[in-house]
Amino acid sequence: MSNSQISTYRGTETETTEENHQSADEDELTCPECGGRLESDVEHGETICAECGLVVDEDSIDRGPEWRAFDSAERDQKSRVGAPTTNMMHDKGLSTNIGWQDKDAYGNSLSNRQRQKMQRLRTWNERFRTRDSKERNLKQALGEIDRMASALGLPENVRETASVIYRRALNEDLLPGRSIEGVATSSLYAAARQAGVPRSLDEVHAVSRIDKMELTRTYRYVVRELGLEVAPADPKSYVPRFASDLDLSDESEIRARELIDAAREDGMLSGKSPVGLAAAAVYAAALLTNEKVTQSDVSEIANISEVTIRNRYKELLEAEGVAAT
DNA sequence: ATGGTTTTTACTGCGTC
DNA sequence: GACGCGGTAAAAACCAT
Repeated sequence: MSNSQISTYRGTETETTEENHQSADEDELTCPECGGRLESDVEHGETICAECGLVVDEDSIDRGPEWRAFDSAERDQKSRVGAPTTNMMHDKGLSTNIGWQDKDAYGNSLSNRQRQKMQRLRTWNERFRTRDSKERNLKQALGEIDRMASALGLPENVRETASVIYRRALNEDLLPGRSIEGVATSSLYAAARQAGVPRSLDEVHAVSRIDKMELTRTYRYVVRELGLEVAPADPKSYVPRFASDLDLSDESEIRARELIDAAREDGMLSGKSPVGLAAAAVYAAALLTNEKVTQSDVSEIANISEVTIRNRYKELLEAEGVAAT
């Protein structure tokens, strides 16, 4: 009786008048000071008098979870209740295994029909479990892709394509014999190139956790097996990044593009590294627009040797000279 | 595995600030 | 004298055969 009454009183102050004096006589729910009704303030861990505000009890322990859930899905996610896990199994031992002994819980042998049933169940359970292991594999790979992509400053859509490529690789069973890291990195590298915001192999390698040889090997393999069409990187696609890294004006950026176009006309792109050409074009353009950039600056930004820049940019100016006449 | 091509490394000489 | 630039030769890396 008293419980339900208190709960109805709780909340509004105007209702708390003389009545609560009598309802609170037998238990400790009255304020020692004024005899008023007590309220528990869960947020502060205190019990206070609703009448006079006296703090009767403080530092009470909240035995609830420290997290809050706003729907059941979130509750499932955040709850940490369950069996202990082990890292020794791909699924941390959380999935179901069906015994092989063909005995029931009392140790009795199963009937023929039951045995067949259990066999079918094992088959399906195994299928779902391996699917799960693929999911986990994917999750780890996607995490890696995300990490590397943000380290390289690649936009969302590139990560998307990279994930798609990785999924395809996974579905086509390209993973066995190759590391998750390697395939993930290759996917990202390919995706960046396809999206027209290429990062050089060196740059990608720098943020990955595998060595370069493995990366090139895996990359080739993935591209070949998946039949990805990755056009040779367009030197122009490196220009904006280099230009902005060097704080160059838009004008010189445009000049750089023109230089590359002129070079393409001359057919001097074949076999040369696109990065080197882009670097040279940026350098040449900066020179033409009287902005101060040294060869070593460019070489550092583009990770290309100064010699290559010199060679390329010499050729660039020739090509442009021919085109201009 | 090999040979041809491209890039890098290392070094040198020249002119300018 | 340090710096930026241009050139060269040899080594290394890369690629297709």
